[in-house]
Amino acid sequence: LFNWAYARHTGGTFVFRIEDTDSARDTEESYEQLVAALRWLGLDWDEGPGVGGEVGPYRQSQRLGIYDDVAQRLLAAGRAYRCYCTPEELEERRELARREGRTPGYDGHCRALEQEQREAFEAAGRRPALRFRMPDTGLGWDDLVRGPVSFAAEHVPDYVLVRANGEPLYTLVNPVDDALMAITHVLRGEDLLSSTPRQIALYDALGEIGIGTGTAPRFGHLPYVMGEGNRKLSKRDPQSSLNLYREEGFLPEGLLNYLALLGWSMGEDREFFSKEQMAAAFSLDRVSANPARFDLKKCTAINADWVRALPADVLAQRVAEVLVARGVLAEPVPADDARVLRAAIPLVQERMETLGQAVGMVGFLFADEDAFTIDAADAARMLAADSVPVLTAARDALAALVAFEAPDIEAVLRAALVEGLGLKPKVAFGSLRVAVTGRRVSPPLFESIALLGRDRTLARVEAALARAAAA
RNA sequence: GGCCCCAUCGUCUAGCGGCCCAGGACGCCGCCCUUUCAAGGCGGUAGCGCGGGUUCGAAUCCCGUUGGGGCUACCA
Repeated sequence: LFNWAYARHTGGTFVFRIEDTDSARDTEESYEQLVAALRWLGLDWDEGPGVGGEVGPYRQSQRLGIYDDVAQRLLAAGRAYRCYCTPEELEERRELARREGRTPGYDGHCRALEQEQREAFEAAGRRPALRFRMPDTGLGWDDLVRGPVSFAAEHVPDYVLVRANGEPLYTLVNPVDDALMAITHVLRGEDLLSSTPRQIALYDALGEIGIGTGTAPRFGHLPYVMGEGNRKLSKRDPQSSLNLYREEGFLPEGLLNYLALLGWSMGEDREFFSKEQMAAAFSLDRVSANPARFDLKKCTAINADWVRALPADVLAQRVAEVLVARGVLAEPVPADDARVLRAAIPLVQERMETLGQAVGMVGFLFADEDAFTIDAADAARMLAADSVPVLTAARDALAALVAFEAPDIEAVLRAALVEGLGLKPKVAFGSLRVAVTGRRVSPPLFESIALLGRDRTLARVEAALARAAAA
């Protein structure tokens, strides 16, 4: 989101690249989900999967030949070397270093192997990994969100670029592609902060062998979004699953708006804005460096603002999709149902925080009479024996009504129940509401009755009457 | 353990030396409106972690400390 906003604000090119070099983890399904998620959010890219570009392909799993070539050249230039240490040996030496209080990184064991030592390892059946030879100078950069950051050389050990089985690692391919794709700005998570110095060193080596300019992009390290228990929200965390919010009926506009608030602020106490407004106002100096906790309540509140801001027609369409997905409406939506839904939207728009809540609010309008259910607790409370006179009077009044419209319905019900029976409005309409909508909380009663129609309303009142009389 | 990052209400934040005995939003609590629930209106609750400096003056600058987080893979 922040990369998108920065590119859009500055008129730059937003490049979307898939870093899927870990064949054990990356699947076609996860790739498709990623693309679908960004599309749903409305984050469009100028170069990348689906749209192409001059320096593609944009999936690293399709660029393996490039990395292989670069690796050979780094080896030939002496900027990388073959490392024959086994994972077990490495782990053992790391553990030892830790116990002795030394820095546990790679100890340079294979840095200066003689030809015959290599041959001996090869003869013993060992396959080497390719390891980058770090310079012995400290490395620093001016971070776009944190300012100057630096690491001393002894804390940035040599690291593996290519696995022993020949698969390139993120540590190699990320800088290679940034160089090849002429990336100028990178906004990424703070977790990559400590791998930045080694990447900067690699850019330098790449420049030396003729790949890119030798100058690293500008980096900005974004704050984390924290989840439960104040831990970094991981990609695999249910809380960070976009699909979950989508299914709950969060709007992409709302989710994006809330996400933007986590680590960025527009200033002027403005919290409600579209992604276009965000892009217009975006600036890196308003990006915060401290981690933010994901707050579902606030996220929901922002989403509710968006639900209310949507034109009724648009909202009706989106609610219809949810109702279909939940099996409340048939697919395609019958014309009558669509008409009723469209008429019901103004009644529930300001009551809804998420689209999913529409199911409980307007579901009673679409339930067949045999599928119509009344909340048990509400029924026990509002459809007791003492509600018989109210329901009887309401039934008679509605049955006699000529024009079945909300204002008339209200007029006759007030006359019959409030004036006729001398009840307080709160008491008079409570039982009727439960009888007709199935709940104690519902959209405005008279409008609901009008939408439901005389026949279905009377059938429900009759059913409630029978239930109350039996109670 | 080592290294790095971070530090204002419960949460997200505004604040970039005097406009701040700290503003907004979410949440929470009252009241109003009201056929329920919302929405809306009004009001309230609550914060600069601590200790040293610098300065006429510090939430804002510096140092230390404490606390939180991350990294420390032949994952990304």
